[in-house]
Amino acid sequence: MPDRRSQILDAAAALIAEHGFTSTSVDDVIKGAKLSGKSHFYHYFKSKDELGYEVLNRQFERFSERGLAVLREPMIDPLERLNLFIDSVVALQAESGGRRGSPFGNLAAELADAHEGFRVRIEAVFERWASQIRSLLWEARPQLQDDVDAVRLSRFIIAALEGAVLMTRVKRDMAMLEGIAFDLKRFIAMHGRDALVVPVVRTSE
Amino acid sequence: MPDRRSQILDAAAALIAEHGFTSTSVDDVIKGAKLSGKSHFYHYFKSKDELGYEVLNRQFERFSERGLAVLREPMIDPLERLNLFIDSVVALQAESGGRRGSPFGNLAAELADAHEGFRVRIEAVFERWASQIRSLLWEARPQLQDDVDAVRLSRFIIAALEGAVLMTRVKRDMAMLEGIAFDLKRFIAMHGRDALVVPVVRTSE
DNA sequence: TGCTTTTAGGACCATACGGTCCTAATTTAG
DNA sequence: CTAAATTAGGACCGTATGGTCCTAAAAGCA
Repeated sequence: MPDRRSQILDAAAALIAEHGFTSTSVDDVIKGAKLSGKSHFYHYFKSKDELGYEVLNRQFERFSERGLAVLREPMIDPLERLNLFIDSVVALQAESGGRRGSPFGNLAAELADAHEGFRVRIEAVFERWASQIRSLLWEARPQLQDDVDAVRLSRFIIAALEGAVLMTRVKRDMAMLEGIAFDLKRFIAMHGRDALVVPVVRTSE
Repeated sequence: MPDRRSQILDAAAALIAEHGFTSTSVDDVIKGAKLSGKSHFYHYFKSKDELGYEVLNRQFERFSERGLAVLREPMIDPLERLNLFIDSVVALQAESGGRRGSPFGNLAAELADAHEGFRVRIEAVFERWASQIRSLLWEARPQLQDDVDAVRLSRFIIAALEGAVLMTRVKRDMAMLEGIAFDLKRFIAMHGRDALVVPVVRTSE
């Protein structure tokens, strides 16, 4: 695995995070990675799509190491870890001044309809993400109410975070994300055993 | 306001909902609206962007009439209206088998970073949407706990729905959206006066 | 030394796109 | 009837894009 590959992947990741996949041309990547030309690029990747796939994989690995890692910290209370994780998502978004977000949500929204290859890969990413949250919820079982649906709750957490990141990108205002993160933490806390009353849902059916 | 304009806008809206704005070419719109050629199109719209802006406006007006309308029904209990609204979003997504979603979220994700003109218009759309939910929450004040933050809650609702729609598009599974909608309703219900205990938030700060 | 991989750089291509321009037929309104 | 608006249709243009092909200089390795 040559070093140049990483260089290309890094440059591509930065460009894609900034402008999206479609708006990032191969020539842009070549400039960003300071390659000599097209042939140089195609010496390492057989197509732009392949590049995109590898960038996506890489993003998830980084996210798993840096963001998701806290979910597995054995010395911290599980529900506390979940709060820390939510904070880390907020912090990540803050780094770009609210402009970027989870790279998965961006790609998902951009390509889910148009590009099946990406869609399935992004689906897998979300599944792996959800699975880690499910593990944590399983671990936190003793502190949670008996009827907590880990699958449903894990999906809700991810959806709320992705939606929050999207809204924040549109509004360019970190307060948006912070407020939603706050509410999300409250919602999770309400699944604890110490939350005595879970109000009845008013369904319209 | 000629009839042909509407025809073009309808065709464009359908195509954009299906493939996104960038992936919808002017020629596609021309075919979809059965125009004779480019000049015919540019007789009605001065650019593709202008077309996009008008489609966005139209989508919001429709959404306001069809989706948001229930929020203003004076004969129904406010919080019940909110649940009905959430159901309507689920139903809307179900119509396309989970493939499409709120057209705003799609456009937002696709263009918020790349196209400032769209970004500000989408921001306005979300603001108007949030404002309608805030009004409803204000109306529901007597039934809500005193410390409910209407601004924060309205944003949370929209973010959760947009995130849910996004995840559903990726997963192509309506169960995703239904589960999140269920949890969202529960979260709203927990702001009611009848919800006796609001658990303490575990913040990590 | 030789052979392979990497770097360099340019020419080229088919396709697609947004947009302009021009001419002429057809329809609509006053 | 006449002028204006609409419909029709095609030629064009500049630009960008993903991708291929080819040649040749360096670098790394046996």
